[in-house]
Amino acid sequence: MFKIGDFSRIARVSARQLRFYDEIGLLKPAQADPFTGYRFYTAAQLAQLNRILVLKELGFPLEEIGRIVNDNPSASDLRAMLLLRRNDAERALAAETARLRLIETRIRQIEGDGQMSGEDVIVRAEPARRVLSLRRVLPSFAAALATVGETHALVRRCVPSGELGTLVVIAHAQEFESDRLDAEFGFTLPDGCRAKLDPKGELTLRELEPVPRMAVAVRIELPEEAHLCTAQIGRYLAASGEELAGPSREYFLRLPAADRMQDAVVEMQFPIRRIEP
Amino acid sequence: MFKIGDFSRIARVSARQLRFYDEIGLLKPAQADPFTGYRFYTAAQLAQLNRILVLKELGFPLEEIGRIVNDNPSASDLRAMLLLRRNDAERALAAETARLRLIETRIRQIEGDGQMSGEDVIVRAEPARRVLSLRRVLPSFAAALATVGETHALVRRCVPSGELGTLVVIAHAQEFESDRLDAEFGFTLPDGCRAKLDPKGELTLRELEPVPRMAVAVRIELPEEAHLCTAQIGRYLAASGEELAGPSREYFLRLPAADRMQDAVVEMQFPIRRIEP
DNA sequence: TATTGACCTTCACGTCGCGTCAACCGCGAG
DNA sequence: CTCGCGGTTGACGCGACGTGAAGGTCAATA
Repeated sequence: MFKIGDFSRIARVSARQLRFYDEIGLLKPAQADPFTGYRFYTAAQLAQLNRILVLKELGFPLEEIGRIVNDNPSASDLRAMLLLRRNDAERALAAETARLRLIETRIRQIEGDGQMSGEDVIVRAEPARRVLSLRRVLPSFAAALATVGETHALVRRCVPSGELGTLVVIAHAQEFESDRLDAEFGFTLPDGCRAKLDPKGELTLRELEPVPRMAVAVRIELPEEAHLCTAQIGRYLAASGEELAGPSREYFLRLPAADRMQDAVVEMQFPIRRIEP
Repeated sequence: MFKIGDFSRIARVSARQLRFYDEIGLLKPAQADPFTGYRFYTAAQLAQLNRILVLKELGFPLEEIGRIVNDNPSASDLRAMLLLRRNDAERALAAETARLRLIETRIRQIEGDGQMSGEDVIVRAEPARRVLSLRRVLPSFAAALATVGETHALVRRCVPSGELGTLVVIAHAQEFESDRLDAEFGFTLPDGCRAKLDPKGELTLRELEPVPRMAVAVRIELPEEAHLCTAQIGRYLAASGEELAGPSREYFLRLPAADRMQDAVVEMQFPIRRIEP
């Protein structure tokens, strides 16, 4: 029989922790003095505690450890639990690895630039979306602006107002030529929203493919100053060793009036992939 | 100006999270209606939020993020913070890696054995310790037992009672021969305890070197049944791909009376190292 | 004997980043 | 006029304990 302090020193486990394990029923002392409340542990409980600590090291939550040590599950059950744990551990490992890579990217960036550029660039997955869109090759930026208005008018005839999503512009051109802008203009449709498609119309309904990794930055200046934003993305890509992996998209998170483009809130999205995968 | 719901959908951040960030002062809405309490966010705050999210992804705690976005620290300060973060992330990564390896060891073990042997074996670091000891080569187990008593008597003459540590027996023999037991018998000394060493005595005061990785199991049976315990360790080593890396130690966590060896609580410690490091 | 100092007890709060109710209120639509 | 939606505040929960505070016991020492 050991008092908690001795048991604690022997097992190299804090007395507080032992009291906690008692409280949650994970390791109850063999005896307790009914007057003083003192806990008394046996030597056999040392082995029991060690089993608990081993399971904890494997990453099981205490509650599950309690079930394991009480129910004494079969080898195959235990194997199944370990396989689940391995999954979790692998995901945690991948997450830590990714985080470390991010940090090192930022360090390199700051050592190269003298500042942390691309501070506003975040990477996330983009789900598939249904869009009602038309694609044009346009000779000028002004024409593109006009096409936005045109698209808006067309779409409003097909979709009940209020069920209309956000404007998205997709840049399809391989290389940028300001007098041959190959772009797709559309509006997203929420799930379950059904559009009456005009068969002779120019609009097509299609599914925008999901993108697992998308570099995103928000532009709140005028569209003419979009280069500030794309420059951010470019620096981010250079520093993190990624490259573009498809046509970029601009989501107009808030659609401004036609003559108030400076009120636009535009999310610029660039599909990316790691170089040399 | 966006209401919290719109801002939440735009930024892909839960409204609850936004309220929380407001509460802790990390991202206060640009305006708040004094009557309804409604929060209103501007488009510029979207960029601010994204910066916060980027820093969060790097693993900074919210409190530190708050300082960073408010104080706008210099590039070199930021670099220093990132270096610290990298340290943490590297340690977390190493921990996750080790954990995954442990899990896979156990899975292999269970698939080979049909059970999880070595369940009681834990691995930990052992610090340096001062011991007062003598080393003998003994012809029998009984002689060793007698030597324990002899050592105890000798040590008690040198050390104030109450400042005496635990009995430790170190097995020095390269290979086990039951009629030539090369062992060291000693007692640990707590820090700050000073022993009066008898110059003509057999006891020597020395420092037991620290061991970074020590496989530990607790034996509560009779010393004659120690093989049950060592077998556990052996199976553990085989399954986890480790090998012995020095003389083993037995710590008598509770020193029994000489004739009550079955009351002993002995921690068997085996220094280990990874095969092919 | 009185007093340490070392232990022990229970109770309760802090950690971190939110998720999840619960109760309540204001606003626009049918 | 009522319904539902979207907003508010507030409180509790998680996981695995750490860290006190307030008060009782124990053994040893002055």
